[in-house]
Amino acid sequence: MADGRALSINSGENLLFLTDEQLRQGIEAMFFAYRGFTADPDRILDDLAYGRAHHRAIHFINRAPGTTVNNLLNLLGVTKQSLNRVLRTLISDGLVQSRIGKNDKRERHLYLTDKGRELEQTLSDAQRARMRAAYREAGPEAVAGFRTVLEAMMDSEMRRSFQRLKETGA
Amino acid sequence: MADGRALSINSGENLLFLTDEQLRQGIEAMFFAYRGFTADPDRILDDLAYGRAHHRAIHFINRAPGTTVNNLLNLLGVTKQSLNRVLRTLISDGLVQSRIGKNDKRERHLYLTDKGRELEQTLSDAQRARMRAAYREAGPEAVAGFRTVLEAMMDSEMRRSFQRLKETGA
DNA sequence: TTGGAATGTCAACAAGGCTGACATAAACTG
DNA sequence: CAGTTTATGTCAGCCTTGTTGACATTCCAA
Repeated sequence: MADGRALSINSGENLLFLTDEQLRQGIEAMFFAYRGFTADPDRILDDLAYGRAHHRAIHFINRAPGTTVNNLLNLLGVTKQSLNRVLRTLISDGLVQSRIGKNDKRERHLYLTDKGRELEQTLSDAQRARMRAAYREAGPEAVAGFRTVLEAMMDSEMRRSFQRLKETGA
Repeated sequence: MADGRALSINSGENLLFLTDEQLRQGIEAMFFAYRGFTADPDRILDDLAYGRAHHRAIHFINRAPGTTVNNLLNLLGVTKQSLNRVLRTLISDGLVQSRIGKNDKRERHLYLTDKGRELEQTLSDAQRARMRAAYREAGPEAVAGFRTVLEAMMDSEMRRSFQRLKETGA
């Protein structure tokens, strides 16, 4: 309860004291960094009358072409109604193609069209540019630590999704 | 453009190759981790009919008691109208107190009430618990890297805000 | 003292979450 | 084969939290 509470951690040779203040700084860093993280794509999307939800859908369809709607909404952590609204506009705008499943005809498999891939490229170029600059500024050891802490912060279910995607892409 | 594009960075003794794939993994890690980061407070807020916006306001008012509305909306990066709606409910629910400025009567200075501090404590306890677990799992060197990369990812304006808050709290 | 700048409030709208209800088609099961 | 479950889509309606526009108050400087 008290603000000065500390927790000691044995970390090999070091002893790390995690005060509430240090944790709070981490929390605030996450908040401000996430704003920066989304800022560049957000600007691009604004001009196209799309939002972050469209970006997320496009990102993961590009990442896992042929994924089903169900798969995608688990990944994104939203309801099918929410996702459907976004997909409908992307399909009718010709950025995403929905193909009925070959084995299971209930399923819809999602693919980016050329136009969709083009937008994906534009968005991820912008986002990667910031990421690259940050990685560069921080250096490789910091980057390794960054990734380790982020993974530790995920819910176990998301961590599994993340791992699966890593294997796919590598 | 090609997926195999790499950028070499001279990092002391090492040579780090930042492929698009590595950057994309960082992007996805940010996405999944942020979900985890907000999940615990979100659950608490749901029961109280508050949202993330209320949490953010409460957090920063606690962090900088007596801050003005203008100050706060710069920190949060939203419009004054958006913030005002949140503040109105917090004030009428007796979590936040708004005092008219002594020197400049246009300004409102914001403070948490006892009740407000109580909720802040509950929310930040939950968020810190996850942070603490993640830090613990990752180890102190990873934590340092984590913080470094996050700072490098912020817009310069946010980085200044972040620095200012760090000095205040320490 | 008057006009502009700063600050905050109210109203209305849009995006994108959510739930509930329901339709369809396909797959599975007894 | 009949009945149930699963995957998907759609409609309606709600909430939160962004946005702009209009406006009141206060301060300050010409």
